[in-house]
Amino acid sequence: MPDSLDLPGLTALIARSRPHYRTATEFVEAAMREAILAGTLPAGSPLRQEELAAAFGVSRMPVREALRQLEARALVEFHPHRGAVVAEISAEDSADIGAIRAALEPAALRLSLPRLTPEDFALAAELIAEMDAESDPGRMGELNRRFHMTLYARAGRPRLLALVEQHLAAADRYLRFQFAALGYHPRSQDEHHALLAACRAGDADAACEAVTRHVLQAGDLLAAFLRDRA
Amino acid sequence: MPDSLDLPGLTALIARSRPHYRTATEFVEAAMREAILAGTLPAGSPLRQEELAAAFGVSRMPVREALRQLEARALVEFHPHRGAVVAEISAEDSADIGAIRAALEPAALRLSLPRLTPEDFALAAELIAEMDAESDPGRMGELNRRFHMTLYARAGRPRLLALVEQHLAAADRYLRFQFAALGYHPRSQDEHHALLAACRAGDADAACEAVTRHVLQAGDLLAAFLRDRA
DNA sequence: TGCGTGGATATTGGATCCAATCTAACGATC
DNA sequence: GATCGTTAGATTGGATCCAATATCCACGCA
Repeated sequence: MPDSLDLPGLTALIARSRPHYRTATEFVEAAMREAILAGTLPAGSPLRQEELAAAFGVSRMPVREALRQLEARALVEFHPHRGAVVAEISAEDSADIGAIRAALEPAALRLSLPRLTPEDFALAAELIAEMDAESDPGRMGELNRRFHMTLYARAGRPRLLALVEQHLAAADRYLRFQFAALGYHPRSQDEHHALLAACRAGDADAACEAVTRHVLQAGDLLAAFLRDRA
Repeated sequence: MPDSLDLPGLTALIARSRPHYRTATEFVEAAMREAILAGTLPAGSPLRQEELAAAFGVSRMPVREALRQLEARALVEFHPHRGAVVAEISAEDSADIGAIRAALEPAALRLSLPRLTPEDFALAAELIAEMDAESDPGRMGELNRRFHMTLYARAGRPRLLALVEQHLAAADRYLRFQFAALGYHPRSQDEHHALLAACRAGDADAACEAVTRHVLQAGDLLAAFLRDRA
């Protein structure tokens, strides 16, 4: 894990998205969350308040508030008088996240499935195809997330979906490492195809079973990877 | 909803628990979360930073950081330049929370059930009995939460349990109103007894079904109450 | 040479200060 | 009498300042 953070990676986001936010705190929080989830700020990175403030062009205060929000989301950890770091995920945590996803995602899918449209299916298929062509691990995570969320989107339960996305993203933060360690994962793509097919057929039970298996599979891969690394 | 907040209710907590925390921010966040979940700070209460700071005996800064953390947990809402208020729950939200609980709690129970001990069952039974005797709606919520969490506690999944507790608490914030509006709810207690019996019998399927029904039932009650109030 | 102590430095946690903006009251005008 | 504009007050958002604590390196001593 790098000692200093990828500020160039941030500055792009910054200039682009700053005007959309009304308060600096909001803006910093959103940008940092994106950066953490996308892997721009890898797990373990120390987060120097002064440094971040300079990068964002604000004072330390909005940074501190943003860090506190991210702490509440379990994305960063505070060590009193020693600063904040991007939260590491342990093998234990990954099992936890797997269990949460295995509970939430089938529920979201079951609510969403009856309302999915042909356009949704087409989009999902396209995202699978894009994943086939994608080689950048950072982009893979985003495509994977969008594929899953496309299938759940019609659930009409914003809080549930936010929770699903949050845990999907938490798992995906490590996808890039799996990607690097294991190479391309055709098995995962097979599961995506199977899942989409079940959805198209309108078979809720089969679809839920497919997504459950897929999630548990991903959790096992992640846990195995984390054990290896340790 | 009251215009000013119940500071006396807070000051008790404050003197008692302050020494346990290393930083003021941690302390303020924990105390305010407790106060919100217990209903001491009812939904809709405006949260004046200056006022809270004085009540906690700190400056506005730890209060601001604590409020940001609570915002990330969806317990308070910020309106730029207009301050924070304790988050209201809508009928829509309550359906959302019901769906989340219905997904998470059976999963937690299924993991926990095989490891529950006779002591756990005894504690759960005692909590049900205490609920029978309890007349204070504020305490009811806490007993209800502890009853549920006792059954899930052996799941060995800290993040999952934290998520369950968070949503259980979110639903319980309104229990006091249901309590007042509907009087005592024997039906809920019947469900508690049925749930505990299924757990004691080690019947995971029956227990999960019981908890699912109980959760959905609570969600319906809450949604109905919220609609009535509007 | 290795270990423990002590001070310099860096960085955070918390307090205070200033500017931006929202609210509300008051008065003028139709 | 009602409505709109203006202005004073209150409150937040953000910047700066100070104190507390942890880290790190040098130095002394066994």
